[in-house]
Amino acid sequence: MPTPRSRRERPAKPALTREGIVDTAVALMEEEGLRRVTMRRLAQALDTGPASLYVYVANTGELHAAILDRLLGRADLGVGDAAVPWRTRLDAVLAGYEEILFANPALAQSALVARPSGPHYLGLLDTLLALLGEGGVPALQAAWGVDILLQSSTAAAAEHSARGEDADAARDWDRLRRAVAEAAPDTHPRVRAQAAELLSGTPAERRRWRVEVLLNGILVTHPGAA
Amino acid sequence: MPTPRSRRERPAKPALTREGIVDTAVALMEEEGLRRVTMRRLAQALDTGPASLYVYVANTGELHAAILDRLLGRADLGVGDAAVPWRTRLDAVLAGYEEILFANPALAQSALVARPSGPHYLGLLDTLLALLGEGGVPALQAAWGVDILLQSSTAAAAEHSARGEDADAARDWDRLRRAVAEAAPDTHPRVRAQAAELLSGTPAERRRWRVEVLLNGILVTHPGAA
DNA sequence: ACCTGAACACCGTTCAAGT
DNA sequence: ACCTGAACACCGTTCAAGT
Repeated sequence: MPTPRSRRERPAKPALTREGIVDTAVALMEEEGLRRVTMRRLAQALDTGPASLYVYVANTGELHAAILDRLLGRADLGVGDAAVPWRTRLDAVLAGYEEILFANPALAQSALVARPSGPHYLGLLDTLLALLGEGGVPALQAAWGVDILLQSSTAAAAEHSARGEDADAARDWDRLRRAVAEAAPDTHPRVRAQAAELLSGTPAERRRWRVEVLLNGILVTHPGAA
Repeated sequence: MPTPRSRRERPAKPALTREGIVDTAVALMEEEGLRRVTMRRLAQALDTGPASLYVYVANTGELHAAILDRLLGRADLGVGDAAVPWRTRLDAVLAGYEEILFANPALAQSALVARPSGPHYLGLLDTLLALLGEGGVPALQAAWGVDILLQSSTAAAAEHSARGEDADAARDWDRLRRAVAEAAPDTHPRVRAQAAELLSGTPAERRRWRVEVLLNGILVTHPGAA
């Protein structure tokens, strides 16, 4: 089926839509990483100029948010099997969310500043509210709790995943580890004394503890009490 | 005192040092914001070419970390007056840390990925360890707790301060608020039902609750228990 | 009315070549 | 040995001018 009235012999250039743009962005990201998903490269992949994208996407941040929402849609982060304890399921949902962000640290950085507002992100909120509700967390604590749970996971992903991918970030992290290990006893006595504890634990152990801390804190902390 | 053998009549160009570079960077940031503190502009302010900076600073991330460490040094985030309850003092230290980052959201974003490792950041770790110790938090919980406290404050600053400064980020946040407020009862029933709670609370109330949640969680959660 | 070429105003980082 | 000019390889966003 030849394109009618096409001026070039190139393959049919599909009409631009927001959906199409985001799909192409996700594909590009999976091939080359988010850092390479720039407005210019994305336009190139869509066989148009960068200016054209601004008809459908307000800016880079909004594009990133749209990408994340699309990825969340794929992941199916539902409430899970009621036979499994709610804490375990909630942990799994957060782990699924983090997994997406770990695969693309730059996306986590973006998500922290420009929160997605798409249907799948709302779905994630809904799932977390359901699980906290099931755990007997009062409505207000649950609502505020969802916020800090997601913030914590997003931050952990932004921080942690950079370690593996970005060589510069890895060096910065190593610098901190060494600074802690070699802290002077006279100026930083507690850091020195607790250096082993500060540097201990696998990422998985730290993660598990972090989620437990948040859930326990959310459960026992009544807003307005302080 | 004329510069000896100077080829130009310009004011004496001070020799480049890491200290001098970071000082100039802080000054430039306070005048124009971190976004404008680029390697090129910083070099210009130091009357040299961008390449020269790379003799003293490995990359932009390291520069940002050095800036933050310098700002922490100014802030004097000590353990405070022993007459005041430790929780109150710990809250104040975190507030001081957040205040620095709130004034420059981009710095918070950087700090999440490239943690500073300078003496003043170590000082902050030391202070937090001291306060948690004073509160009777066991050593391992304190060490891991410092990590999530700082991560949470950094993330909050990165997220929140963007709302005020960046017009784009503010719009994204508004989009999320509206999406929550208008959530469809059939697809996102809990978001709909708890929309009021999700959107409630002042930033200060949310912040206070967040710190309480973390402290309570850190106090009651034993690593390895889960 | 819709789309976009071309321009504006920048970036970080490297390295060969200078002093 | 130390420093840096100039280049490489890019950016996001806007808007006047086209169809």
